[in-house]
Amino acid sequence: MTDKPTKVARPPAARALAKGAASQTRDEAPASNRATRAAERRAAIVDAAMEEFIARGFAATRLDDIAKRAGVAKGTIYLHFNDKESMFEELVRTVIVPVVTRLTTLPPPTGSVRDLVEAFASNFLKEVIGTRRGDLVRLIVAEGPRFPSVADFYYREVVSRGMAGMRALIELGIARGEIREKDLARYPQILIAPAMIAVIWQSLFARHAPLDAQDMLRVHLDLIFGERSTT
Amino acid sequence: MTDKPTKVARPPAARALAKGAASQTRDEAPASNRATRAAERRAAIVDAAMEEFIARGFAATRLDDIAKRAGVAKGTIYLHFNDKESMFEELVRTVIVPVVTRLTTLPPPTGSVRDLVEAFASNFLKEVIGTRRGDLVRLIVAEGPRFPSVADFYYREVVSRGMAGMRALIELGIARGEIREKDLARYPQILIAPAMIAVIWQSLFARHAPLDAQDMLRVHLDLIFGERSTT
Amino acid sequence: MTDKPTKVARPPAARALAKGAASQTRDEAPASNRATRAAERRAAIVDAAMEEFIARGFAATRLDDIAKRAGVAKGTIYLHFNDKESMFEELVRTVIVPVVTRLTTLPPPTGSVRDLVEAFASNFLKEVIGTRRGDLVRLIVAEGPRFPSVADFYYREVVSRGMAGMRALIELGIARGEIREKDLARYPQILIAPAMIAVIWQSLFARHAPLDAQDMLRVHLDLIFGERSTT
Amino acid sequence: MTDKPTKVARPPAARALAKGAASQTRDEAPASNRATRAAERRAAIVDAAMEEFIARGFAATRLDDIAKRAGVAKGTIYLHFNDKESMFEELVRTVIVPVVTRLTTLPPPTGSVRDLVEAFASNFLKEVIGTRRGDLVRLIVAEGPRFPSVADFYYREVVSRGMAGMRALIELGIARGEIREKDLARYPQILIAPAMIAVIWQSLFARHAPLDAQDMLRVHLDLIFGERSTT
DNA sequence: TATGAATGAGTGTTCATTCAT
DNA sequence: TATGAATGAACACTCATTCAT
Repeated sequence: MTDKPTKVARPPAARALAKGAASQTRDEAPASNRATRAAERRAAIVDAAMEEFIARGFAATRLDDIAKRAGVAKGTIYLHFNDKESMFEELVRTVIVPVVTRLTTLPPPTGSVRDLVEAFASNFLKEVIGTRRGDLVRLIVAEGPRFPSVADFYYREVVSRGMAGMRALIELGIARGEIREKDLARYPQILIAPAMIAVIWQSLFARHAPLDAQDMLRVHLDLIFGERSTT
Repeated sequence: MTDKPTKVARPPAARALAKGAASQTRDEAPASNRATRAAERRAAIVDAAMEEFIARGFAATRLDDIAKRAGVAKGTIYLHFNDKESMFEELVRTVIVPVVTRLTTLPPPTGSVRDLVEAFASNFLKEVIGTRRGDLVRLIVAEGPRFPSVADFYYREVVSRGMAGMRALIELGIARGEIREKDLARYPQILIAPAMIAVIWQSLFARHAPLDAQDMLRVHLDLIFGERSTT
Repeated sequence: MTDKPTKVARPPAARALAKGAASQTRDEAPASNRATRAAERRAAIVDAAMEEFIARGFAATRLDDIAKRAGVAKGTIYLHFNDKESMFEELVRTVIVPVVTRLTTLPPPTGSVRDLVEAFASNFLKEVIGTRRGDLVRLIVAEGPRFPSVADFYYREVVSRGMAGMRALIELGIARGEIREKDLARYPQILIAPAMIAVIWQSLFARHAPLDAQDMLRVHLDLIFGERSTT
Repeated sequence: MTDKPTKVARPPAARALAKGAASQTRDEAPASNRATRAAERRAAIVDAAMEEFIARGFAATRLDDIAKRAGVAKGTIYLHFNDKESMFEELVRTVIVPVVTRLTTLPPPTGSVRDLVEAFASNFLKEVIGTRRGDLVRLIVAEGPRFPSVADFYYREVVSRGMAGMRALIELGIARGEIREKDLARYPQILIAPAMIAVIWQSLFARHAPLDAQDMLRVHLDLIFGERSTT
């Protein structure tokens, strides 16, 4: 462990093998050109970096670990990103976009507003709480002040859109008489708040007191829509 | 490449400013003995460290900067704390305790439960949101996973107590007929959620969309207690 | 452990106790004036420093530890010594002198030379090997090259005198016919060598293979004087 | 106050000199591949470290100086060694092993035992006394107590083997009637002692009184084997 | 005289970044 | 393109020395 064994330079053949089965098999597929391979590597780096940043935060994450986890050499990271900071920023963008896309593809507004909101909340619970995406939210809360561009991006792409969507739903609910509290439309945050709390709770206090997010959200919706007549 | 993260300016002349109220008295009161001076220095270090940790997070904070800000030599820090980690942990404890003490000294339960909750919320808004204490909450959210002892301490001293207090109030509200939703007692988090969101919102999105926390909390309480007859 | 408890200043009484029994009794003697007390402190520092330097070597020894062991404050050391280096140098001198004095007060040359040498060797074994003084020899071997003044002093006060004494004895032995090897007078080191080896052996290899220094010296003397007719 | 310890000069231009024979070849042989270069660097670090440790002892040696002397960056040291301590330990091992190998390749036992021992001693004088290897012995004596693993290794690899070899020779000498003192086989240390003394003498007292080690060893052997009939 | 809190230069170690291969 | 050895600036922590009390 202490002194490195003189690492005999790997012969080129061995190196090709070492790239792993996945990319190896692509040599047969005509679509697997250089660009594709590069994209795959980039994806591997993004995944690994996400994992590490979430686990340790920006400052405490080492590029060495990201490289190891991604299965690439340290230098390779610099072929895809300018430096650690811009990697972090691009990363968050890269990961957030599909989330946004998914969430904004709302189902058509059939049925009651409550059903809609409930479906949305249920989806949120499954997709976010206790998952990597939930950790991403915490990561943004943690690093936001030091990465205004990240906070800005997150606000623009996620928060403001989500707020707009919620507001629309709330107004629909008010119009249909499902929601009494008219001022709620001014603060869609209230609708989201318990979900956010649940996200944070999971990563900080789950081991002290597990939280039934599903049930909590139901109670919260009861507050807003009035208790369901549980016929 | 894009916009760099905000490198919170490290004012070289911060020393004079940083002396703060506590150590300032030293100059006035020549009677201060050695023990007092030591306590003042410790306080100065705690203040400076809080500032730095909040601004940059644990890993990115440099002891050099803390020392400079506190107006002491680097070595002096080690007369008060074992190392960076334990400094961080004790710090959080030190800062949290008085907050807890203050918040738990609740006014006697005269008047309606809503009035009580409102008084409490109003106090919370003034004392926490947009203040150093609010930032502390964000800091704990950010660093909690890497400092389980901090998360534990925070849960034990603040969260569980706060939850117990809220639960008692909710149950009182239910008993008195002020609160309809009986299940709310199981999730005092719902009562707190918007306040937490407000705290986080301030440090991340305030410049994009300022949030009237006071008003938002009122709306939230309306949801729980029913709208006030605004005569 | 982390933050130092404000160490309540030791009451003078406690401090006196800390000096240990020896100096304590002096308080009764009228001779114990300021100068005496200072001398005692100096002696305590010298002892403590010796202990620490032997255990860790010059560079790795901390004045803090010396002060603690001597029961004085760190600053006090600087009332007696200029700095760490000169302390080390004076120290070795201070400790060596009485050893020299003792060893040079040889008993009158009655009886055979072998008896004399044997008496001397036996004394050396008791007084040096496995004792603090033996460690001092190793310390000088260890630090000599970095402290020429120490090596010089040791050579002048101990080595050259010892060599002279040995040479005289050897010449006497040759004159009396007890020693055959005439050239031995040119190398008194040979007479001492096994004793030196024993000293070093004790501190390095004793736990691997204990060495019966007494017996080894006897064998060595047999080589020089011829085997004793063990009648 | 008195004379300062010899601060062995740290030549800033040592770099060029320090490249030494090993790394020098690099410039000549462009064929050297990465593995070779790594080995050369490691060798350069080992050489430089040896030099520094011998000159200053473990604690007082700075990695900065080692790096400078080896002509590498400080960080490079950590590509080869875990930390200062393990560097020291491995270093001693690395340097000792070839010495052992060399010494154990004894010439075939032709001629008298005395001739054998004399050949061995002569070899020892040339290869050890007044050389880097001799200094290494002193270094081990100096640091052994703080590096038990080093002392252990030295005992196992050098001392115990050397003792076994010497004992065999002595027994052969006794069997052939060349050595009278039968008990000598129990203390091969006696055979070695003057050589050890010579090693130490060179580094401490050579400038006060030069020692003709060759001649001293001859006298010592005369004691053991009886005076040679100097025909 | 004696104290020990305070200092700050110095040192071991880490890690983002570069670049020869 | 990809690699990973090499770099060196940066940082946590130590400790000889000073000095107000």
